Amino acid sequence: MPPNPTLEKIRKSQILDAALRTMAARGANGVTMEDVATASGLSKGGLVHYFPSKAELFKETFREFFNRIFLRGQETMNQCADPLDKLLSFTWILERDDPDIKVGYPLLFDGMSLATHDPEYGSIFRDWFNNWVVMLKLALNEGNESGRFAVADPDGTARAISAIYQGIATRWFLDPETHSTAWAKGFVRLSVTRLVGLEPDE
Amino acid sequence: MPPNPTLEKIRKSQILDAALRTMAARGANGVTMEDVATASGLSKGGLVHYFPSKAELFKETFREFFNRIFLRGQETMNQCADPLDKLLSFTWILERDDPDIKVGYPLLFDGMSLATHDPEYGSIFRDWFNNWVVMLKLALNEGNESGRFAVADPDGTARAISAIYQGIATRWFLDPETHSTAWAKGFVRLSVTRLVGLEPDE
DNA sequence: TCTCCACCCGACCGGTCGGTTTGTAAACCG
DNA sequence: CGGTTTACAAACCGACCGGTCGGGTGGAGA
Repeated sequence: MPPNPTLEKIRKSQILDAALRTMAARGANGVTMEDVATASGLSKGGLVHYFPSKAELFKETFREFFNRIFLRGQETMNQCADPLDKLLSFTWILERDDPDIKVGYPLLFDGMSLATHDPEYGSIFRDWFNNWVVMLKLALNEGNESGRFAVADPDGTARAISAIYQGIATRWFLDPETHSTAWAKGFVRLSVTRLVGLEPDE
Repeated sequence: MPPNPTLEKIRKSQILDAALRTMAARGANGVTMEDVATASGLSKGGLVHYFPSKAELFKETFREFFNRIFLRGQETMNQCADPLDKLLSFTWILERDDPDIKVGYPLLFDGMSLATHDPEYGSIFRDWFNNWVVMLKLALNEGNESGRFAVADPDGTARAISAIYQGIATRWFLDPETHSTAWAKGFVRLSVTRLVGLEPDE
């Protein structure tokens, strides 16, 4: 029986998906190889056949998921024409019912915690942050060129916008009782709009 | 040998301090009772004598540390008279050499990660967030009353300011190469100032 | 048909860790 | 001064976990 690349792809995506679900549900450091194995419908031996190392499996899971999230953001942003709309197009990260979102924040927090102590996770997240910054900077430059914005420091502003999204989303996720979705969306809009020198509702 | 309350206080604070250091250095979930024991100059048995449960020791460490940080923030803020200065008085959380700061972010990220899956950690952090919000709201109301601000929603704005601080500080800590302290302080100032309806440098 | 190998299973091993138990020295009390 | 309790230390136990290993199965090739 020669190696079957199709099957391998299927299995690996099965496994990564199962790892994602279990890690989001119980926290990355509470997840066992056995957990992932059963969640992906394999035995421990079967899992190890595809991912010999737990550390690699987990890192791959992070990379895969955050890449997906970024692509989704890129897609959403590019559906907007106005540069301010582009900057404000990421409110889908504030939808409590979205499956990506439900899974995303636990993973994000686990990842940042890991990034503090493990340089490999550090670079995963730095790269990820940087992708967002590059994308936001495009919209900022676009707005500057069209005369709509007057942003002196597009790079710094892009980083600030990205950070503000994350800061507000963090509170919104960790304390939903006192941080409603309306609050989160409203203050993202207000902060970002004012940061590029405009007023909301205009 | 009768119980010695003085010694118990000394030992407990030794232990909590050691736990803090090791947790910040290696990440909360990579720390062993034995690690904390040796770091506090005790044996495992000695440690367990004072903290019979690892979970309780760790939670107590979180509570103790974040309470200290909050008190420090309160103290710093109250040294400012102007309400805008008060809102901007937390830049000490952006000092890379400060020992509290070096230890604080690893603990914060670990804590948020734990809060996602453990309701007890959840309430620790919700309470903590809320303390900051209450404090910021005082400064906002003060500014509103003196006519310096015109903030329509002090509660929401306080939450947003707190979130913005955290968002910017997170990037500043996790990716110092591309997020300088000047960037962080500058954009905190700009975002917060504009949020309360003012312009910086005035 | 026989062989071989990819695929997968599950028992097992070595090590780690939280917590318990046992031991002991010292401080206090009657 | 004997008995008791505290404050540790150190050996130990049992559970768990990551990774290994031997084996079994079934399809592809000789």
